[in-house]
Amino acid sequence: MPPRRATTPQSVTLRDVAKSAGVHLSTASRALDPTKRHLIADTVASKIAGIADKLGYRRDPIAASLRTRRSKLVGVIVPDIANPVFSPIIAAITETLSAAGYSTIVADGGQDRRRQSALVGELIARRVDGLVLATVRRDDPILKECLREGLPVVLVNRADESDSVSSVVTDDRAGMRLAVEHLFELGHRAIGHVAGPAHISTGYLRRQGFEEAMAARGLTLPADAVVEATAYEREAGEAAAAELLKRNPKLTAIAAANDLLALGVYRAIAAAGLSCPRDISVVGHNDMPLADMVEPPLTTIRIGPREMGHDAARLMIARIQEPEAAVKKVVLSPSLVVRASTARHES
Amino acid sequence: MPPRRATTPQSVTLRDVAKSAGVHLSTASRALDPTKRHLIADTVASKIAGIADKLGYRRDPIAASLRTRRSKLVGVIVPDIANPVFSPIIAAITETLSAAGYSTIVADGGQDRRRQSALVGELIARRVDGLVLATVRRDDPILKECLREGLPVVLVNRADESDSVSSVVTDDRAGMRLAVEHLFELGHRAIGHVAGPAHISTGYLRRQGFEEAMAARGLTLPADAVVEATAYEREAGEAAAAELLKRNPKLTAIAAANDLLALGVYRAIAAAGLSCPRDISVVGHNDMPLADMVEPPLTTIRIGPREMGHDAARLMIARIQEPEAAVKKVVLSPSLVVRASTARHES
DNA sequence: CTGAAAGCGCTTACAG
DNA sequence: CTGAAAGCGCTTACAG
Repeated sequence: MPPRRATTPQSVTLRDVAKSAGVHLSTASRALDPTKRHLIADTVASKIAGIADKLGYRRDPIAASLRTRRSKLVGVIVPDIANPVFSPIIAAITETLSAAGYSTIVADGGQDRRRQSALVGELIARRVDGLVLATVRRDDPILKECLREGLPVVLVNRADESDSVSSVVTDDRAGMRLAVEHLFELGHRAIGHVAGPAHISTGYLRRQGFEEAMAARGLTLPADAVVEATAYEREAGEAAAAELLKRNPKLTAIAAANDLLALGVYRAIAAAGLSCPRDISVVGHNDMPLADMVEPPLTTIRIGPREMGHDAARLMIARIQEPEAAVKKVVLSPSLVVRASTARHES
Repeated sequence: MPPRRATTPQSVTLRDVAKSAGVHLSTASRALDPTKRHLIADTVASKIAGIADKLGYRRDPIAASLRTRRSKLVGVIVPDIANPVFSPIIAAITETLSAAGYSTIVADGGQDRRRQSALVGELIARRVDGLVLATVRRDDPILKECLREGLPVVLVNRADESDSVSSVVTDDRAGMRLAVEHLFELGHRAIGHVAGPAHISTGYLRRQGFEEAMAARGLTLPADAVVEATAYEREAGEAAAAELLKRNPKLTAIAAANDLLALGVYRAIAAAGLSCPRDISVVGHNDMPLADMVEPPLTTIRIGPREMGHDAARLMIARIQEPEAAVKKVVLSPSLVVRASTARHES
């Protein structure tokens, strides 16, 4: 039963336009392509444009794709579309790309490697001109896959370890330094860290930043002061924080590797019969939407997601236009946003 | 400068498979199409499949699309990708669709009608097999556009007024009744409503539900007890609530048309030097992600977004498979989730 | 059960 | 500046 659209109006093709204008198909094609229009006599070109308009002609991108092997389509894969951090990043990517004539197709890659790999394959099959990835691990086989296909790739928010791919991230180490410095200045000395997964650059680097900042202040770091969450999810943050508190009853502050984890920390604090920030101060990371509306409003590190998205899109456009261009790594500076989840510690 | 991928390996086509198997192109095509495979001798078919596998053949969906005018692609347009309500809806749609072999392309339609219209045109040009819309107004010209094209459409969360399109929504009136009843039982009598935009079904129907529920309890509704927000955004909710409080200083409770508006109401309450729920109780609508983490944790109406997404996807699949099938309107039952933003009112 | 052929709607070397 | 022709990779009536 081939599902046939009963009423589909036979849409107008280039052939129709050409015939109606009394020119050859190829002339019509050129006249309607901004980059080729100069090849055609001005009067002819504008006549063709007028007729195309009148007939309601729209170029068939599928047919064009088949011929050119390009699509004016860029894929964006995020690890979790439900994570609010990605909303502004996606929005910014879409805006910039669309201004340059590219459509965006965003997909949720999830945690599963096989699913991600299948998704990439699917997008490649659909001839995307490039892929923006917010999913990669520090050492991710998917990248090799893309590079093998010769597909332009730019990484956003998370980077990989190789130097083979452009990326835009914030300075994760610096972000954690900001967090620790802030806590230190409030008088905290016993500070713990709920880390993100070590196989993701943000988890790895923020943990490094934490340890460096602690060392810089001469604070000893008990072996138990860091617990790694299994994923960037609230539940994982709660579990990790519960463990952290059990091991370190003296903790007066916790820096979390991201905001969702920080919300899990809130839970663990409450479950332990403690209160934030009275007993324990908490700093998040990312300043995701609604971070200001939770209780207590979350002190966190702002990463400029819109700028990140814009830059990623710009890198992508550059890369598509000039595939041999040098790899470019953009690192944005994070900033501290102080709200109510951190308080002075009187010892 | 046609951007050419320097290293693209000439990918293996159907022709390669056929040649390698010593059969005709068309035979290979049939053997590799599950719905046509029975036409081919079993031994031949499995030989072809084996070879396709070994060669790493992947069907080119672009070429197939051009020929069949179908794409196995479904578009999903949401009004605001940053609104957390849509995350689980999108995720559920994607899951169900993908299980049925369809890919999803999600796009942010924004508020602008022209942009939405362009987006729809773009997706149609890309030959999507159907469109799931979470953007429509009660009387939306875009629907006519889609119907004219013969494109399967299903509406999710918001419905239109005509009976020409399938949809899955929650019972918006019932939801507001739940909210008002809850407040009534807590002792509230002076209840206001921050309504959603009246041109959207949820705004319109929830307001009706509010007014009906108030009437059912014999509560008089001063003309000033409802203020309509200009959009489903926090800022708009704050502005509307500020207006509401100014006009009705005696209010002890506010039912908001959705959670984002409710968060705006929180702000307006604080700005007025009042406290929720001590002075004013607030009920939201949707139970979006993080609604439990705001302060105070939001009492709200749960709409079952995942079920909504699944149902929408199922309707879409049915419609694609059987375009003449009857229009179906699914209405899910909402439920009340009591948290801490509502409290007993002692008068 | 299999093959030969047409054609989906474009773009782009190649000629002139 | 314009035309004629080939071809992107598939699917599917039409034959046999």
